[in-house]
Amino acid sequence: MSVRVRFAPSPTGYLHIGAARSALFNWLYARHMGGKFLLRIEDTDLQRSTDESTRSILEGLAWLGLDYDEELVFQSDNAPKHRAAALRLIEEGRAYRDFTPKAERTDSNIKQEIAERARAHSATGFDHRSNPFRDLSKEESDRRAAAGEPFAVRLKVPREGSSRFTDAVYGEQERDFSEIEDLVLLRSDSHPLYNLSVVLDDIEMGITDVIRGQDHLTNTHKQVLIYDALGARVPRFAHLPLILAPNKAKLSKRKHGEVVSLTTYRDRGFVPAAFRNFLALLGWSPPEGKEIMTKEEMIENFSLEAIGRANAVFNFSETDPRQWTDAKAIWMNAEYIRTMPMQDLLPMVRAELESSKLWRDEYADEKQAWFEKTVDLIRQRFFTLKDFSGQGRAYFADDFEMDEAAVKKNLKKEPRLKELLPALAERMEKVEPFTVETSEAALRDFAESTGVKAGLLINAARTALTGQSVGPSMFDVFAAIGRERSAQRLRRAAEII
RNA sequence: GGGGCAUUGGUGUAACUGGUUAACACGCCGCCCUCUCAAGGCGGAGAGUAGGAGUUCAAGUCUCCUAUGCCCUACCA
Repeated sequence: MSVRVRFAPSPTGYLHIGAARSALFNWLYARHMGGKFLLRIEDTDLQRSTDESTRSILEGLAWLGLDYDEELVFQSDNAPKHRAAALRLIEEGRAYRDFTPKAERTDSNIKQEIAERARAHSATGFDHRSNPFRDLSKEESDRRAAAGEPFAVRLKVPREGSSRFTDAVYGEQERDFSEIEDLVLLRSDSHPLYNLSVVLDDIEMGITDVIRGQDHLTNTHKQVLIYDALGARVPRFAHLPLILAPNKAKLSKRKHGEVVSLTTYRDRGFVPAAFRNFLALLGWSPPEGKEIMTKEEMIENFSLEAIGRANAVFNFSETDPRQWTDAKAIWMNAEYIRTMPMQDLLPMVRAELESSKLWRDEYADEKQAWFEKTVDLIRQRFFTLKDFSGQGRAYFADDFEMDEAAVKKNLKKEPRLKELLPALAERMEKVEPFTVETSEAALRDFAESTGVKAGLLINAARTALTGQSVGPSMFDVFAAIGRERSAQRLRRAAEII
């Protein structure tokens, strides 16, 4: 039977990087096995689900290059079926109606409330399995239901024995039934609950392998119970270690902000392939330690067996803007930018320039050769696509900022530059043709004849032409900026000394 | 309170069924290159594998205890 996996996010906000990684692993597994990767939007939480969130999830997956097969499934569409299944379970005696009035929860410190309840129960010797309605006669139950009394539907968890399954990552899992409460399948307002819905949808979608976050590991036992009650075949499970914040705390939007959102990486100039590659390394270690991988290599090498069990820390600093996200992610992006095929990079640079109003149609036309050469030149020391419009602005526009420190260090420190720069400009204007070699020869010649070090002029020129103290080899810059604009900028720099 | 899972340098990971000085990547430091900054090359610091006990000729690898973290314990997903 061919593999069918799914990614099932709930549309309650942006796409979290942890969820994105789950999607990636599912996708890799499906592609590796020659199976299908399906997408299901778990929008059963009507209050919190939004269309905007669904859109952003779809966008995020597309950005990462994770294409899904078949029709997109919306869980809410299946609610009637889920309800019917729960009711059927009552008929079969595998579930029962619980007429206990619904307890109101404050929702704020729900975790604490649950823990306290459990503590109280264990102190009084109360058994959570002693639900008085579990053994209510069928007739009595039907009668009260017919009379319109509201009820929740609970699964009848067997009294004796234990639930077990083998997790592809975590190994053998066992949990005694005594630790599992008769879980609610259907709320008293007839709204189907998560555990029921996932199972039913996974069955209907023919899911063979469930790959998801480790936070569902203990829930899986409940789901196995539901599969059994339904008489359905239990899929293979593979739980993924979690991605944690630097202090090993849970990574959350409220506490950690935009670093956890996938769209942040798109907006801040990440190359999709680079981020995908980085994400793949969180929890999975490719064979032979080859970390930089093309999409094809990743698919080829992927296996559930090579996934680790310990949670990974997403390392970033909340105070240092240079370490706003994991250093390895930044390195990976730079690595991709400077080594990826130009044909793949060019459209991304174009998009970046367009969005910052630096794009000119001639770059795709008569100046295409110049454009490609320039991008190839400056990509070497860029970290994100944003750098093409930021640090790289001087190559595409005449209005660029002069870095104060650079001006001080390379221009103002030597007063003689006020005269030297215009003279150099004049000298450069005579160079024909104006190339890397000829500009270098001219500058060095000029330095010698005026008795100053070439380095002084080179560094001054760098700041004059680009506004910065760092950048590519200066003669490449001269050639890229061109003779006239170079001369112009040398003179303009002299004015501010 | 109960239960599950995890724990290898700062971070991500490796180390076949226990077997030489615990490996790789990122980060950090230094040198080389050099017009700057990167890249690249070379080298270095940094863990004795959470702590403790045990099994063994031999343990990161097996057992137990403790600690810590995460998750579950909901008519949330």
